Amino acid sequence: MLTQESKSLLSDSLSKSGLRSTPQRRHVFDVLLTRRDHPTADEVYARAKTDMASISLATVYNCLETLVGCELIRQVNLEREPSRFCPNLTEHAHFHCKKSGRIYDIDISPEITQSMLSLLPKEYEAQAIELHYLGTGPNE
Amino acid sequence: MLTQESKSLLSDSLSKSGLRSTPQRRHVFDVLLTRRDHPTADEVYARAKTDMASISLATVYNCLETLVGCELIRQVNLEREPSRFCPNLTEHAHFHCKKSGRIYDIDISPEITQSMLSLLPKEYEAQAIELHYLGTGPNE
DNA sequence: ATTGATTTTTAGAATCATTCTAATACATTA
DNA sequence: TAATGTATTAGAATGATTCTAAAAATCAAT
Repeated sequence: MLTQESKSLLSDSLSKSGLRSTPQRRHVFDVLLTRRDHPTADEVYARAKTDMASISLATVYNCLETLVGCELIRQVNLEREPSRFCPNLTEHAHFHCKKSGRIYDIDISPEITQSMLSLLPKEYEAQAIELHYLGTGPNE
Repeated sequence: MLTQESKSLLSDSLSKSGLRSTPQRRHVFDVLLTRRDHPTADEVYARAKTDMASISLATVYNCLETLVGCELIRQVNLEREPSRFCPNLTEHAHFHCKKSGRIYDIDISPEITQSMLSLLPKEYEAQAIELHYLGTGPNE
């Protein structure tokens, strides 16, 4: 269940973009916040349906797109695989484990972010940085 | 035309993987080296056909996959767009200009690479790092 | 230099994540 | 409550990529 805090974060962000807080959007957001991993749209759909049987895949795609647009979640595109969605809004990189297929969040310090930005010649203006690692993660 | 140097780099790398240096593979490699930008498979196909009318799109995909596997070119996946292919083998990042759609190579110093690697907890073993910037590039 | 085995190319079909379409449902404002 | 705009939905369409199966090219070794 969405906490009161997440609920108002959601409706504030949505209304800032002239959008409505609907049951489906709240539920998709809830699904993302409840298990803080990196599900694909299909997985979000499967999870969402357990508590909202009537939700459609198209709506899940729409909600995810909306949430990404409002910067409430991040969309993670690795290689040619289906997009994944990430509720972690702190600045972080993604580590993609070849063995398990799992994705891990890696914290980034502001200094590293700064030094990555400083690689850019002055004519370039970056709005976002994506840092991905590919390799072998911690085998649990 | 492929220089003698590139030609033997190609056949050495291929035979190291038990693969043959074929006219199609040489030509696709040549196409990539001639204009050092970041074409999609379709664009490579279009360019390749001007000098080898009979080459097929499937073969272009096959050749690109082979060249990537031999680490003679890099495959660049940005957002949900078609893959792009990059003949620049030096360690570098990619800057994706939202306005023009163009991709620019950004040099990375070994120290930055090192500091990015040092972000990882010990249990993680990275085989590759991908660094992407999204923003506005130099307007020519 | 011919046979036989393996690799490569090819055209077209298949795949599959995602987006689009157009109809219905819902919410908000006048 | 009508009128208008916004959201959801099922199913069709899209499009980059991969697969399939057959033909062509290459190679090894007799």
